[in-house]
Amino acid sequence: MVQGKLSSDLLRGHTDTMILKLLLSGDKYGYQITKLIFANSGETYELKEATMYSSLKRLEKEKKISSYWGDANQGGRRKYYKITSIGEQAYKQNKENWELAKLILEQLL
Amino acid sequence: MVQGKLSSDLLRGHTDTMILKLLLSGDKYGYQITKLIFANSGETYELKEATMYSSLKRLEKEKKISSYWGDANQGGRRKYYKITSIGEQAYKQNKENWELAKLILEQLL
DNA sequence: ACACATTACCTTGACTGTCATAGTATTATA
DNA sequence: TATAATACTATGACAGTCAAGGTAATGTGT
Repeated sequence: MVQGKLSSDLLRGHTDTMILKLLLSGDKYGYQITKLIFANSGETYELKEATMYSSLKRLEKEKKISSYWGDANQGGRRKYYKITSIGEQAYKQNKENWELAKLILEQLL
Repeated sequence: MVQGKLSSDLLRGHTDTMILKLLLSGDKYGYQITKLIFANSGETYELKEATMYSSLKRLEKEKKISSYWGDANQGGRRKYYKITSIGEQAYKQNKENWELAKLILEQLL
């Protein structure tokens, strides 16, 4: 587990991109996203719930994702998120930006 | 030139490490640091003055660097910064953290 | 001589992403 | 039957970044 000062600032700004990436492979609900990110990082990185929900809010406001409630027979409590075409574009752009940031950091650190 | 949303959040948290790295190869003054970072990044990244000075303040408070004024015959206006042994340790640790963060991001983006 | 750019330092206040904390409600487990 | 896990949400504090503003000396062009 990484967490702390360490990741919070070093991974900052990548939350939106992580979520968009996950949604590229199909709609997901919030809680599921945190679990997937934990699993996909080899159990090294835990995306905090509060951070995720604020990211989801932001993404929805920017029309990069849309949301709908799952059917009620499962308790009706799951809110699913779907990536939009704007979101797909944003993902590509963010990924490129990350590659660029990585190059810069490799020169400067 | 990268700048903007792009770098501000993606490079966030690396400023201290960039500066420590520079000071490993000898004492430098503030203005010089911004110029070196611009040059060393292949003119792609410009560390803002305000950001740098707040980083220098922070680093000095944490005893990772110390400072002294250059001699007055050059105008006496240059304030030089020197890395301490605490700072050298911090640099190593930060570099490791970056390598870790990079691995995590490569899994999640 | 005069204006302007550059060097060199510094402060303040706004903005934004992160997260601890707190709360609600349902379902599964011991 | 209590406890943990699932699942969502809101609030307020914190910290790093940076635009904007300021001061003062030196260098450059006309």
